[in-house]
Amino acid sequence: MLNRNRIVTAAVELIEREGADAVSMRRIAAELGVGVMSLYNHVPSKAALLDAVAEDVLSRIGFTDDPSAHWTERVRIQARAFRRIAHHYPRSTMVVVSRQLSSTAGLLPVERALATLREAGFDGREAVRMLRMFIAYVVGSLLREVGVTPTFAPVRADASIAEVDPALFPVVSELRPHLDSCDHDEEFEFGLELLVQAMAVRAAARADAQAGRGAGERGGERAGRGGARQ
Amino acid sequence: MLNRNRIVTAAVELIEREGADAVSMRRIAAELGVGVMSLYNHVPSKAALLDAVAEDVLSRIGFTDDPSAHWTERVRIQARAFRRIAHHYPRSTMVVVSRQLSSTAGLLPVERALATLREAGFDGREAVRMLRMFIAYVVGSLLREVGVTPTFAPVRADASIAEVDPALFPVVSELRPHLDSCDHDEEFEFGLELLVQAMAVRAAARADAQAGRGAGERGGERAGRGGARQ
DNA sequence: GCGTGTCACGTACGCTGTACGTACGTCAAT
DNA sequence: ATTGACGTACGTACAGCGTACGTGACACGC
Repeated sequence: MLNRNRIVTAAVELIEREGADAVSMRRIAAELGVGVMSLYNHVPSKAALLDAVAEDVLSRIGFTDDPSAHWTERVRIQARAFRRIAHHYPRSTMVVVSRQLSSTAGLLPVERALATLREAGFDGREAVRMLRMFIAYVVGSLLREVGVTPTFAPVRADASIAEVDPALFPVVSELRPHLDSCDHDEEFEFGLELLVQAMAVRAAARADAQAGRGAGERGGERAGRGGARQ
Repeated sequence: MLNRNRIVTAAVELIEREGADAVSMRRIAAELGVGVMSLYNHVPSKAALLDAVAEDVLSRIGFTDDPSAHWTERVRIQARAFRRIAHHYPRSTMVVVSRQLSSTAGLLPVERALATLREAGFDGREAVRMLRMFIAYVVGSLLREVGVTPTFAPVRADASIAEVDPALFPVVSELRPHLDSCDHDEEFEFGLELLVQAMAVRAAARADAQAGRGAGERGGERAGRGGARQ
């Protein structure tokens, strides 16, 4: 018996296996061993199907939230959970980010993240902004990581692949070794840490101001497991 | 006389006017008043044309770099220049970010940004990481801002459009007012400032360490090009 | 005149999404 | 038991897609 879920699942599998370009209603129908038009009994259009794919992937984000952990660590965990899904469904992730879906699919992550940020001491407005900034960073990072037509590929997204003229682009030329290689894990953690620390600073400043004192600029986190001062 | 530039320009205009879905070789040809296959004398394929569109938009980033300004301000300026282009060609921007292009089109921005970061005191590896993180944030932000199928729309990207159950999502429910509205300018500047400040902190820490103090846990690699991957 | 090139163009093929009509199963009311 | 309504699967058909291929018009050095 055909149903919406089987169709969506087949679509996700097909996307991961052969890329988003390979997706067509005929192809999916063939994959399921049914006629093309049968799909339309469960899905109103191809666009809606892709939206459903996006929702499906998004809803797979795992939540191993640890309420006992420091909020900074919980932020890291949530960001990594998001990233893990993206790596598990890299090509579908491109579908997710390239369509804005107005559903409630990704609402649980948002709820958790906002709760964490509130707990950190941010007021509503700040929490929302922090979240948006965080999502922007994570999405941008994932786009760099998985936004790659073949499938794996360590290639560059922002630099040249061939040689560049050292006279025209001295700095790029000098830093070629760094530009040509990219350890995605490291890069992601680097930015993540920078962001978390920036947030911690903000939270501390907030707490200080609220406590009435003159706000020493740092000191957030403390006792977190992430240390990493440098 | 038909040429590659006229084709790309027509494509950009068409995308902005009617959306990326409206783009077809036949449509572009009609727009230019030529036969469909004539396009293929100047562009090898539709995919290549879209890459060219991406390059074209990217190359339009204006540079009003002010070497006398503090590096933090120059970072802000560069980020805003990027964003301005994205707002000028919102729908084409979606095309830009959804294909990874391995050309040298966006090389000038990269050169400038890296130079600025080097000037701020970062070594090569850090500079590249900072840049990547920054690009991730900017791209992610733009995706939120312009990644909207209609054309303008202030709608949400990460929250519900209808009502949510306060019992299931208490925090989301409470923060609905903040989630439903989004001043893109403010949000962008907020994240930008947070990032710039985080970078400044890092730069200051670096300067301190270099001045002879206790050298944080990292420190290796001075100015060298050698890999020494972690 | 004569190759040789470049460029615009038309035709044709296999693909796409999907509107529409049809056929068959199940179930409720008669 | 008969009927009718309904949901589901399917086939056909159409407009549009990207593009391989062939054709013809024109400009060139010989």
